[in-house]
Amino acid sequence: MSLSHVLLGLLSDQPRTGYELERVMRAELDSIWRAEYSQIYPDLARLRRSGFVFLRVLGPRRGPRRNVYRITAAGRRELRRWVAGRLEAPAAEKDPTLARLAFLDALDPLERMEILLAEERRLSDRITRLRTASPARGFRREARRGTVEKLEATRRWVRSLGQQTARSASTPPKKK
Amino acid sequence: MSLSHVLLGLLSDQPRTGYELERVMRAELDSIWRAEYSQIYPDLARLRRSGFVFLRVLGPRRGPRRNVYRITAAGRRELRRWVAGRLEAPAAEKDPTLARLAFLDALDPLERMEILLAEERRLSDRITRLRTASPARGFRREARRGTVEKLEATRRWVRSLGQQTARSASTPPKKK
DNA sequence: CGAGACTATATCTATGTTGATATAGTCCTC
DNA sequence: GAGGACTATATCAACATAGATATAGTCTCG
Repeated sequence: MSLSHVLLGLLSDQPRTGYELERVMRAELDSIWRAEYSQIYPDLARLRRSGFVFLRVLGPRRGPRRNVYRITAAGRRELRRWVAGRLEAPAAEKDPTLARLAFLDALDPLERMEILLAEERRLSDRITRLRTASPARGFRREARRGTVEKLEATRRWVRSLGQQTARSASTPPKKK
Repeated sequence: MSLSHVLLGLLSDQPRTGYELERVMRAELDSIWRAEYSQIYPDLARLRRSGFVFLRVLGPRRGPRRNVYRITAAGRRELRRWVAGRLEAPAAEKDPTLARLAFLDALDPLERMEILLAEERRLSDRITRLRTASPARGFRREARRGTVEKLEATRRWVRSLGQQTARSASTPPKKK
């Protein structure tokens, strides 16, 4: 269960509210991990029951009352266990983009080129957005660099597929 | 919902049973998409209700009776819509490895090196396994190449982190 | 002072996903 | 012919995730 650990990781910086956690995840961990409030709030409650965080209710600075969560010593221990990789299931990785393109045979060659170009644009957009996003610190910054490099690898791959496709479309399609 | 479409994609080759679908996913789409039987069987039933596949029950060749699913014309249309990217939510991507390493600050510098080396080994193993796995055809083969390139990008990233870490561990740690 | 943006928490429903377990026939090997 | 590996389907419970919606106070700007 990575979400709980990601939350612990973010709380190890400083205490935060559920709302802030969502914002930081979106800002600093995009394409690595994110979650909806509907997952964050119950998860914080669970972390609290496990004694990994504790809650302090503050009067509102702005808006409603603020439930500020703070990590405990046990929480830090748990975080370290996770980071050290001594827990953690294999966590089946999935890639919707690669999954879709794996079935590109389903389209006729003319359409393929179009899809590949669209995909390349989409990847470029994501890369630019990541690069221009608000900077993070320490290993969180490095992790974002890792994401960018992954996306660039995928973009190179898409591009090479596009070139192959273009070649096979221009040469007379010799029926095999 | 990608699983249904992946199943349609695999059925667009040839009719298969749920069992075979699981095997092919594991063999050809590892690290791209996979699912347990408990997800595949209900999903096939749903695809059937939607008219995207139909079912033929065969006597057992070996083992129990075989429920062989075959894609319909409507199923192929749906597959093409998906591949062309005209459906599809943004599908939040997640990366458990990057997520964990983003919080490497939680460990003391001595431990970091160890974790990074372990991670690099793990990535190398996965890459070798993918490369030596049974070959796929067409774009499915390309997709696997794409996976390998993503993993290699991550491995390069881990390696560069390791070098940084080594440098900062050997130089006298000037407290900032 | 009213509109709209922002901060916040909370909850519901539906769907996706994992892991475990039950059942059972067939084939191979010793 | 007994045991074990393999083929197959099926279902359960638990948990993860997405998306939508309700509520409400505060701040800013005109």
